Amino acid sequence: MPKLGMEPIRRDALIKATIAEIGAAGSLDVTVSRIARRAGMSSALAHHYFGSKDAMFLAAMRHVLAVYGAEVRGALAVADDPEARARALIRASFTPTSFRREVIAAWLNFYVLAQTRADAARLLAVYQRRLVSNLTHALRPVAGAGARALAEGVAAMVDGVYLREALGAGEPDGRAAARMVEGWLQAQLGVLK
Amino acid sequence: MPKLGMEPIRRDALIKATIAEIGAAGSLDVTVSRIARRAGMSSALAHHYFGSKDAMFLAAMRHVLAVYGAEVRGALAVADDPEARARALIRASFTPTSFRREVIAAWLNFYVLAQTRADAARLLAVYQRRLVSNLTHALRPVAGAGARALAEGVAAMVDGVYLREALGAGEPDGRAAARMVEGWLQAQLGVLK
DNA sequence: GCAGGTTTATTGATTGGTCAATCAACAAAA
DNA sequence: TTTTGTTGATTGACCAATCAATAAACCTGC
Repeated sequence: MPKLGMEPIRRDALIKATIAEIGAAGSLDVTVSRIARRAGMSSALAHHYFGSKDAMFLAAMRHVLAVYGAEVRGALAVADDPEARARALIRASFTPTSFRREVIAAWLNFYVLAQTRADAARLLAVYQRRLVSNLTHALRPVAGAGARALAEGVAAMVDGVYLREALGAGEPDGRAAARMVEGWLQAQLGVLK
Repeated sequence: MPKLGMEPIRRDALIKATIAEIGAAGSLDVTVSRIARRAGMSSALAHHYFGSKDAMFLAAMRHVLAVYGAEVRGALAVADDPEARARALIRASFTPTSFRREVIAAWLNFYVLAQTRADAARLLAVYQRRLVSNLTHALRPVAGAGARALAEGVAAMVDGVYLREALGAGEPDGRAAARMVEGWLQAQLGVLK
Protein backbone atom coordinates (compact mmCIF):
# COMPACT_ATOMS: atom_id res chain seq x y z
CA MET A 1 0.00 0.00 0.00
CA PRO A 2 2.86 2.37 -0.47
CA LYS A 3 1.58 5.77 -1.40
CA LEU A 4 4.08 8.26 -2.74
CA GLY A 5 4.94 11.52 -0.98
CA MET A 6 4.86 9.97 2.46
CA GLU A 7 8.18 11.42 3.59
CA PRO A 8 6.95 14.74 5.01
CA ILE A 9 3.98 13.04 6.65
CA ARG A 10 6.16 10.39 8.23
CA ARG A 11 8.79 12.87 9.38
CA ASP A 12 6.15 15.01 10.95
CA ALA A 13 4.53 12.08 12.71
CA LEU A 14 7.90 10.93 13.99
CA ILE A 15 8.83 14.36 15.31
CA LYS A 16 5.57 14.63 17.20
CA ALA A 17 5.88 11.11 18.51
CA THR A 18 9.43 11.83 19.63
CA ILE A 19 8.28 14.80 21.69
CA ALA A 20 5.41 12.79 23.10
CA GLU A 21 7.67 9.92 24.09
CA ILE A 22 10.27 12.19 25.65
CA GLY A 23 7.45 13.77 27.59
CA ALA A 24 6.12 10.42 28.71
CA ALA A 25 9.52 9.07 29.69
CA GLY A 26 10.85 12.36 31.01
CA SER A 27 14.21 11.59 29.47
CA LEU A 28 15.98 10.82 26.25
CA ASP A 29 15.92 7.16 27.24
CA VAL A 30 13.27 6.30 24.74
CA THR A 31 13.66 3.63 22.13
CA VAL A 32 13.28 4.25 18.45
CA SER A 33 10.83 1.38 18.42
CA ARG A 34 8.50 3.07 20.87
CA ILE A 35 8.61 6.33 18.97
CA ALA A 36 7.99 4.56 15.70
CA ARG A 37 5.14 2.54 17.15
CA ARG A 38 3.47 5.68 18.46
CA ALA A 39 3.87 7.23 15.03
CA GLY A 40 2.30 4.16 13.46
CA MET A 41 5.25 2.61 11.66
CA SER A 42 8.15 0.24 12.10
CA SER A 43 11.42 1.30 13.66
CA ALA A 44 13.19 0.48 10.42
CA LEU A 45 11.20 3.17 8.68
CA ALA A 46 12.13 5.71 11.31
CA HIS A 47 15.77 4.94 10.69
CA HIS A 48 15.12 5.13 6.98
CA TYR A 49 13.91 8.71 7.23
CA PHE A 50 16.15 10.08 9.96
CA GLY A 51 19.24 7.92 9.80
CA SER A 52 19.78 7.88 13.54
CA LYS A 53 18.13 8.40 16.85
CA ASP A 54 20.16 11.53 17.51
CA ALA A 55 19.02 13.07 14.25
CA MET A 56 15.45 12.49 15.37
CA PHE A 57 16.03 14.30 18.65
CA LEU A 58 17.62 17.22 16.91
CA ALA A 59 14.77 17.45 14.42
CA ALA A 60 12.28 17.34 17.28
CA MET A 61 14.04 20.16 19.07
CA ARG A 62 14.24 22.22 15.92
CA HIS A 63 10.50 21.76 15.64
CA VAL A 64 9.95 22.97 19.20
CA LEU A 65 12.09 26.02 18.51
CA ALA A 66 10.31 26.70 15.24
CA VAL A 67 6.92 26.64 16.93
CA TYR A 68 8.22 28.93 19.64
CA GLY A 69 9.65 31.27 17.03
CA ALA A 70 6.32 31.47 15.26
CA GLU A 71 4.65 32.23 18.56
CA VAL A 72 7.10 35.07 19.16
CA ARG A 73 6.54 36.60 15.73
CA GLY A 74 2.81 36.33 16.16
CA ALA A 75 2.88 38.05 19.54
CA LEU A 76 5.17 40.81 18.30
CA ALA A 77 2.94 41.53 15.33
CA VAL A 78 0.06 42.72 17.49
CA ALA A 79 2.14 44.79 19.93
CA ASP A 80 2.76 48.42 19.09
CA ASP A 81 4.46 50.30 21.90
CA PRO A 82 7.85 49.19 23.29
CA GLU A 83 6.56 47.95 26.61
CA ALA A 84 3.88 45.90 24.91
CA ARG A 85 6.54 44.35 22.72
CA ALA A 86 8.59 43.33 25.73
CA ARG A 87 5.55 41.88 27.41
CA ALA A 88 4.64 39.99 24.25
CA LEU A 89 8.09 38.40 24.23
CA ILE A 90 7.71 37.36 27.83
CA ARG A 91 4.28 35.91 27.33
CA ALA A 92 5.33 34.01 24.22
CA SER A 93 7.61 31.89 26.40
CA PHE A 94 4.69 30.78 28.50
CA THR A 95 1.91 30.11 26.04
CA PRO A 96 0.10 26.79 26.42
CA THR A 97 1.71 25.58 23.20
CA SER A 98 5.23 25.89 24.54
CA PHE A 99 4.61 25.63 28.23
CA ARG A 100 3.34 22.13 28.77
CA ARG A 101 4.80 18.92 30.19
CA GLU A 102 5.97 17.40 26.93
CA VAL A 103 7.72 20.47 25.65
CA ILE A 104 9.20 21.25 29.03
CA ALA A 105 10.64 17.75 29.17
CA ALA A 106 12.13 18.28 25.73
CA TRP A 107 13.73 21.54 26.87
CA LEU A 108 15.26 20.05 29.99
CA ASN A 109 16.77 17.23 28.01
CA PHE A 110 17.89 19.70 25.42
CA TYR A 111 19.85 21.56 28.09
CA VAL A 112 21.61 18.35 28.99
CA LEU A 113 22.36 17.59 25.38
CA ALA A 114 23.71 21.07 24.75
CA GLN A 115 26.57 20.42 27.15
CA THR A 116 28.21 17.93 24.84
CA ARG A 117 26.70 18.01 21.37
CA ALA A 118 27.93 20.93 19.33
CA ASP A 119 24.82 21.04 17.13
CA ALA A 120 22.53 21.17 20.15
CA ALA A 121 24.68 23.87 21.72
CA ARG A 122 24.49 25.90 18.53
CA LEU A 123 20.72 25.58 18.39
CA LEU A 124 20.40 26.65 22.00
CA ALA A 125 22.73 29.61 21.48
CA VAL A 126 20.51 30.80 18.66
CA TYR A 127 17.50 30.76 20.97
CA GLN A 128 19.34 32.52 23.76
CA ARG A 129 20.79 35.23 21.56
CA ARG A 130 17.51 35.83 19.80
CA LEU A 131 15.60 36.30 23.00
CA VAL A 132 18.09 38.85 24.33
CA SER A 133 18.28 40.60 20.99
CA ASN A 134 14.51 40.82 20.66
CA LEU A 135 14.18 42.13 24.19
CA THR A 136 16.96 44.65 23.68
CA HIS A 137 15.27 46.09 20.62
CA ALA A 138 11.94 46.23 22.35
CA LEU A 139 13.36 48.00 25.39
CA ARG A 140 15.71 50.39 23.60
CA PRO A 141 13.15 53.23 23.37
CA VAL A 142 12.37 53.10 27.08
CA ALA A 143 15.74 52.08 28.49
CA GLY A 144 18.27 53.52 26.05
CA ALA A 145 21.81 52.37 26.76
CA GLY A 146 20.61 50.20 29.61
CA ALA A 147 18.42 48.16 27.29
CA ARG A 148 20.94 45.40 26.84
CA ALA A 149 21.50 44.81 30.54
CA LEU A 150 17.79 44.94 31.16
CA ALA A 151 17.19 42.45 28.36
CA GLU A 152 19.69 40.00 29.78
CA GLY A 153 18.05 40.24 33.15
CA VAL A 154 14.61 39.60 31.73
CA ALA A 155 15.93 36.69 29.67
CA ALA A 156 17.47 35.11 32.74
CA MET A 157 14.25 35.70 34.62
CA VAL A 158 12.26 34.00 31.88
CA ASP A 159 14.47 30.93 32.01
CA GLY A 160 14.51 30.84 35.78
CA VAL A 161 10.78 31.21 36.20
CA TYR A 162 10.29 28.63 33.48
CA LEU A 163 12.49 26.21 35.36
CA ARG A 164 10.96 26.76 38.77
CA GLU A 165 7.43 26.63 37.47
CA ALA A 166 8.21 23.54 35.39
CA LEU A 167 9.74 21.64 38.29
CA GLY A 168 7.69 23.01 41.14
CA ALA A 169 4.72 21.24 42.63
CA GLY A 170 1.49 21.04 40.67
CA GLU A 171 0.69 21.78 37.06
CA PRO A 172 2.86 24.42 35.42
CA ASP A 173 0.96 27.70 35.30
CA GLY A 174 2.09 29.79 32.35
CA ARG A 175 -0.16 32.71 33.17
CA ALA A 176 1.30 33.13 36.65
CA ALA A 177 4.82 32.69 35.33
CA ALA A 178 4.40 35.41 32.72
CA ARG A 179 2.88 37.77 35.30
CA MET A 180 5.84 37.30 37.56
CA VAL A 181 8.39 38.24 34.91
CA GLU A 182 6.25 41.14 33.72
CA GLY A 183 6.02 42.40 37.27
CA TRP A 184 9.76 42.45 37.64
CA LEU A 185 10.27 44.22 34.37
CA GLN A 186 7.71 46.79 35.42
CA ALA A 187 9.56 47.40 38.64
CA GLN A 188 12.89 47.72 36.84
CA LEU A 189 11.40 50.20 34.42
CA GLY A 190 10.01 52.11 37.35
CA VAL A 191 13.54 52.65 38.62
CA LEU A 192 14.48 54.35 35.37
CA LYS A 193 11.72 56.88 35.51
CA MET B 1 44.02 -7.03 51.41
CA PRO B 2 40.65 -6.27 52.88
CA LYS B 3 40.91 -3.67 55.56
CA LEU B 4 37.92 -3.07 57.76
CA GLY B 5 35.99 0.17 57.83
CA MET B 6 36.22 0.66 54.10
CA GLU B 7 32.54 1.41 53.57
CA PRO B 8 32.56 5.18 54.14
CA ILE B 9 35.76 5.56 52.14
CA ARG B 10 34.38 3.56 49.24
CA ARG B 11 31.05 5.36 49.28
CA ASP B 12 32.78 8.70 49.28
CA ALA B 13 35.06 7.72 46.43
CA LEU B 14 32.11 6.43 44.44
CA ILE B 15 30.09 9.59 44.97
CA LYS B 16 32.95 11.77 43.80
CA ALA B 17 33.63 9.51 40.85
CA THR B 18 29.94 9.60 39.94
CA ILE B 19 29.96 13.39 39.79
CA ALA B 20 33.19 13.37 37.83
CA GLU B 21 31.84 10.88 35.31
CA ILE B 22 28.57 12.73 34.89
CA GLY B 23 30.60 15.84 34.31
CA ALA B 24 32.80 14.13 31.76
CA ALA B 25 29.90 12.50 29.92
CA GLY B 26 27.53 15.43 30.33
CA SER B 27 24.71 13.00 30.97
CA LEU B 28 23.50 10.18 33.14
CA ASP B 29 24.59 7.78 30.44
CA VAL B 30 27.60 6.62 32.38
CA THR B 31 28.24 3.02 33.21
CA VAL B 32 28.69 1.75 36.71
CA SER B 33 31.91 0.17 35.49
CA ARG B 34 33.40 3.50 34.50
CA ILE B 35 32.45 5.09 37.79
CA ALA B 36 33.84 2.18 39.74
CA ARG B 37 37.06 2.17 37.71
CA ARG B 38 37.56 5.88 38.38
CA ALA B 39 36.97 5.24 42.06
CA GLY B 40 39.52 2.44 41.97
CA MET B 41 37.37 -0.61 42.42
CA SER B 42 35.28 -3.16 40.56
CA SER B 43 31.73 -2.52 39.46
CA ALA B 44 30.58 -5.39 41.65
CA LEU B 45 31.79 -3.51 44.69
CA ALA B 46 29.91 -0.41 43.66
CA HIS B 47 26.75 -2.44 43.47
CA HIS B 48 27.60 -4.01 46.79
CA TYR B 49 27.63 -0.63 48.51
CA PHE B 50 24.86 1.19 46.68
CA GLY B 51 22.62 -1.57 45.44
CA SER B 52 21.79 0.15 42.17
CA LYS B 53 22.94 2.77 39.76
CA ASP B 54 20.01 5.02 40.62
CA ALA B 55 20.89 4.94 44.28
CA MET B 56 24.37 6.12 43.36
CA PHE B 57 23.01 9.08 41.43
CA LEU B 58 20.75 10.06 44.26
CA ALA B 59 23.58 9.83 46.77
CA ALA B 60 25.75 11.96 44.48
CA MET B 61 23.06 14.60 44.23
CA ARG B 62 22.52 14.60 47.97
CA HIS B 63 26.21 15.21 48.30
CA VAL B 64 26.08 18.17 45.91
CA LEU B 65 23.18 19.63 47.88
CA ALA B 66 24.94 19.06 51.18
CA VAL B 67 28.03 20.90 49.97
CA TYR B 68 25.86 23.73 48.72
CA GLY B 69 24.02 23.83 52.03
CA ALA B 70 27.28 24.12 53.94
CA GLU B 71 28.34 26.92 51.66
CA VAL B 72 25.09 28.76 52.39
CA ARG B 73 25.45 28.43 56.14
CA GLY B 74 29.05 29.59 55.96
CA ALA B 75 28.15 32.66 53.94
CA LEU B 76 25.22 33.54 56.21
CA ALA B 77 27.39 33.31 59.31
CA VAL B 78 29.56 36.24 58.30
CA ALA B 79 26.75 38.50 57.11
CA ASP B 80 25.10 40.80 59.62
CA ASP B 81 22.67 43.21 58.03
CA PRO B 82 19.68 41.95 55.98
CA GLU B 83 20.99 43.07 52.64
CA ALA B 84 24.31 41.39 53.29
CA ARG B 85 22.47 38.18 54.12
CA ALA B 86 20.57 38.27 50.87
CA ARG B 87 23.76 38.91 48.94
CA ALA B 88 25.48 36.07 50.77
CA LEU B 89 22.69 33.70 49.67
CA ILE B 90 23.05 34.84 46.09
CA ARG B 91 26.81 34.47 46.05
CA ALA B 92 26.67 31.04 47.65
CA SER B 93 24.96 29.74 44.51
CA PHE B 94 27.88 30.82 42.40
CA THR B 95 30.95 29.89 44.41
CA PRO B 96 33.66 27.99 42.54
CA THR B 97 32.79 24.87 44.53
CA SER B 98 29.24 24.72 43.25
CA PHE B 99 29.57 26.57 40.01
CA ARG B 100 31.82 24.42 37.89
CA ARG B 101 31.30 22.12 34.92
CA GLU B 102 30.93 18.87 36.83
CA VAL B 103 28.44 20.16 39.33
CA ILE B 104 26.49 22.05 36.69
CA ALA B 105 26.20 18.86 34.67
CA ALA B 106 24.93 17.09 37.76
CA TRP B 107 22.32 19.80 38.30
CA LEU B 108 21.03 19.71 34.74
CA ASN B 109 20.65 15.96 34.86
CA PHE B 110 19.06 16.29 38.24
CA TYR B 111 16.39 18.53 36.74
CA VAL B 112 15.65 15.87 34.16
CA LEU B 113 15.47 13.18 36.80
CA ALA B 114 13.17 15.25 38.99
CA GLN B 115 10.47 15.06 36.35
CA THR B 116 9.87 11.40 36.90
CA ARG B 117 11.58 10.16 40.05
CA ALA B 118 9.68 11.09 43.18
CA ASP B 119 12.76 11.00 45.39
CA ALA B 120 14.64 13.33 43.07
CA ALA B 121 11.64 15.65 42.92
CA ARG B 122 11.48 15.73 46.69
CA LEU B 123 15.15 16.55 46.99
CA LEU B 124 14.81 19.35 44.47
CA ALA B 125 11.76 20.73 46.23
CA VAL B 126 13.74 20.93 49.44
CA TYR B 127 16.41 23.00 47.73
CA GLN B 128 13.86 25.27 46.06
CA ARG B 129 11.87 25.89 49.21
CA ARG B 130 14.95 26.47 51.31
CA LEU B 131 16.34 29.08 48.97
CA VAL B 132 13.07 31.02 48.93
CA SER B 133 12.63 30.66 52.65
CA ASN B 134 16.18 31.85 53.39
CA LEU B 135 15.78 34.80 51.07
CA THR B 136 12.43 35.70 52.56
CA HIS B 137 13.83 35.83 56.06
CA ALA B 138 16.81 37.84 54.94
CA LEU B 139 14.65 40.38 53.11
CA ARG B 140 11.85 40.67 55.66
CA PRO B 141 13.42 43.60 57.54
CA VAL B 142 13.87 45.65 54.39
CA ALA B 143 10.87 44.52 52.36
CA GLY B 144 8.25 43.63 54.94
CA ALA B 145 5.19 41.98 53.45
CA GLY B 146 6.75 42.06 49.99
CA ALA B 147 9.63 39.90 51.14
CA ARG B 148 8.14 36.68 49.88
CA ALA B 149 7.46 37.92 46.37
CA LEU B 150 10.88 39.48 46.24
CA ALA B 151 12.48 36.25 47.40
CA GLU B 152 10.73 34.23 44.72
CA GLY B 153 11.91 36.65 42.11
CA VAL B 154 15.49 36.47 43.29
CA ALA B 155 15.33 32.68 43.46
CA ALA B 156 14.08 32.50 39.88
CA MET B 157 16.78 34.93 38.86
CA VAL B 158 19.43 32.79 40.51
CA ASP B 159 18.27 29.69 38.64
CA GLY B 160 17.93 31.54 35.37
CA VAL B 161 21.31 33.21 35.51
CA TYR B 162 22.81 29.90 36.57
CA LEU B 163 21.31 28.24 33.53
CA ARG B 164 22.28 30.89 31.04
CA GLU B 165 25.79 31.21 32.38
CA ALA B 166 26.17 27.42 32.50
CA LEU B 167 25.06 26.93 28.92
CA GLY B 168 26.35 30.11 27.38
CA ALA B 169 29.56 30.36 25.43
CA GLY B 170 32.85 30.21 27.30
CA GLU B 171 33.71 29.22 30.83
CA PRO B 172 30.98 29.85 33.39
CA ASP B 173 31.78 33.00 35.35
CA GLY B 174 30.31 32.80 38.83
CA ARG B 175 31.48 36.27 39.81
CA ALA B 176 29.66 37.93 36.93
CA ALA B 177 26.57 35.81 37.53
CA ALA B 178 26.36 36.80 41.18
CA ARG B 179 26.87 40.48 40.31
CA MET B 180 23.98 40.32 37.89
CA VAL B 181 21.52 38.95 40.43
CA GLU B 182 22.74 41.32 43.10
CA GLY B 183 22.26 44.23 40.74
CA TRP B 184 18.66 43.28 40.13
CA LEU B 185 17.94 42.88 43.78
CA GLN B 186 19.48 46.28 44.40
CA ALA B 187 17.23 47.84 41.80
CA GLN B 188 14.16 46.16 43.22
CA LEU B 189 15.01 47.35 46.70
CA GLY B 190 15.49 50.81 45.27
CA VAL B 191 11.87 50.84 44.19
CA LEU B 192 10.74 50.23 47.74
CA LYS B 193 12.58 53.19 49.17
C1' DG C 1 -1.55 1.09 -23.16
C1' DC C 2 1.83 -1.87 -21.69
C1' DA C 3 6.46 -4.68 -20.56
C1' DG C 4 10.18 -3.82 -17.94
C1' DG C 5 13.13 -0.90 -15.19
C1' DT C 6 13.45 2.59 -11.45
C1' DT C 7 12.21 4.92 -7.48
C1' DT C 8 9.77 5.13 -3.11
C1' DA C 9 7.62 2.90 0.84
C1' DT C 10 7.70 -0.55 4.07
C1' DT C 11 8.78 -4.30 7.38
C1' DG C 12 10.45 -8.69 9.95
C1' DA C 13 14.42 -10.56 11.22
C1' DT C 14 19.08 -10.24 12.39
C1' DT C 15 23.44 -8.48 14.05
C1' DG C 16 26.56 -6.74 17.13
C1' DG C 17 27.17 -4.56 21.05
C1' DT C 18 26.35 -2.67 25.72
C1' DC C 19 25.38 -2.94 30.48
C1' DA C 20 22.97 -3.45 35.16
C1' DA C 21 22.76 -6.74 38.28
C1' DT C 22 23.91 -11.27 40.33
C1' DC C 23 26.81 -14.94 41.98
C1' DA C 24 30.28 -17.95 43.37
C1' DA C 25 34.49 -17.75 45.28
C1' DC C 26 38.46 -16.07 47.68
C1' DA C 27 40.81 -13.41 51.46
C1' DA C 28 41.56 -11.12 55.58
C1' DA C 29 39.91 -9.58 60.04
C1' DA C 30 37.41 -10.34 64.36
C1' DT D 1 33.47 -19.26 61.79
C1' DT D 2 31.19 -15.22 61.09
C1' DT D 3 31.58 -10.78 59.26
C1' DT D 4 33.50 -7.59 55.91
C1' DG D 5 35.77 -6.68 51.64
C1' DT D 6 36.60 -7.83 47.03
C1' DT D 7 36.51 -9.46 42.21
C1' DG D 8 36.05 -12.08 37.58
C1' DA D 9 32.79 -14.14 35.17
C1' DT D 10 28.16 -14.68 33.87
C1' DT D 11 23.33 -13.83 33.02
C1' DG D 12 19.63 -11.73 30.99
C1' DA D 13 17.80 -8.09 28.84
C1' DC D 14 17.60 -4.38 25.81
C1' DC D 15 18.36 -1.80 21.62
C1' DA D 16 20.40 1.03 17.58
C1' DA D 17 21.27 0.10 13.22
C1' DT D 18 21.42 -2.83 9.04
C1' DC D 19 19.63 -5.86 5.52
C1' DA D 20 17.09 -8.62 2.54
C1' DA D 21 12.84 -8.85 0.72
C1' DT D 22 8.12 -7.28 -0.84
C1' DA D 23 5.19 -4.25 -3.14
C1' DA D 24 2.96 -0.31 -4.99
C1' DA D 25 3.48 3.67 -7.98
C1' DC D 26 5.85 6.09 -11.60
C1' DC D 27 8.35 6.37 -15.94
C1' DT D 28 10.07 5.21 -20.06
C1' DG D 29 10.08 3.97 -25.20
C1' DC D 30 7.70 1.40 -28.23
